[in-house]
Amino acid sequence: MSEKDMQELVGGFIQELRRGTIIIGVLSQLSEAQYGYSLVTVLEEKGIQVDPGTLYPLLRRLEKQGLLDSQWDTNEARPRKYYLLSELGKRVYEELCTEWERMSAGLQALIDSQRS
Amino acid sequence: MSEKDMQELVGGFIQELRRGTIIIGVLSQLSEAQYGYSLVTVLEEKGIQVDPGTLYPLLRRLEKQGLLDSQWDTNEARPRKYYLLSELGKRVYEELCTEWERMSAGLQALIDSQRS
DNA sequence: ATAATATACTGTATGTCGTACACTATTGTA
DNA sequence: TACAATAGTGTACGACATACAGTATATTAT
Repeated sequence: MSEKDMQELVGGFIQELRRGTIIIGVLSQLSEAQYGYSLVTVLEEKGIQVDPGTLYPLLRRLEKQGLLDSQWDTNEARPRKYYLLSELGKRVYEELCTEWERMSAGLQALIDSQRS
Repeated sequence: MSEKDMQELVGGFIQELRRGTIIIGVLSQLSEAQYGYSLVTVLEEKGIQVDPGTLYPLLRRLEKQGLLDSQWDTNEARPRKYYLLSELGKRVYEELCTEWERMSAGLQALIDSQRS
């Protein structure tokens, strides 16, 4: 198997690791209202790379699921859709963080114990 | 939305978080040969709950992908299929751990900074 | 004035892995 | 003899990130 094949395999696994974590990253930034384009930038600055093509549908989906509320701001030169955590979103976010930290610690312990 | 609906939503997100992490958990336990049924038990003891219906297909898939080698042991009362990390598997496992730790730290930092 | 870039968003098909089963076989225990 | 435990195979499905294609227009560069 070539080095490229291996990188492709690793890349696929990494993509799977990102599922769910992007949602946490996005929710973590929306206790204050923010619009999509800005969110892409802010997340990138904080080390979370999310393509706009991934983020906008995700915001739409999270709103549909009741975790976010949105509001158009058409007073600027360009209309912007602002998103904000809903009450449900805050609760779901807290539970996801708790579960993420638990899973993360568990897996880290597994990895560490294997290296010993 | 009812409490049950919210738990269902959270459950779905948690399932997505598990994608990829189960692979890391499994690979972490196969630097020494082990068979499927035993792996289920060992992982459960270490806090990683994996259904046999999930694990056996995963082992098969990982072998197909070249990360594991398997060997039947038919000397016992019951035939057992032992799995062991291949050379490729070791390399992929190391890279996944590195990437997992990076992602994990990044997300944890995001969560922590949002709580401040 | 025109072209290129940046800003800001919508829409949708696809692939992958964990889940959720159904199923099989046989050994060990009650 | 019946049930539980041990050990495995097989497969359809759902959900999310990706990977695009696409739209519109303000801003900047030429």
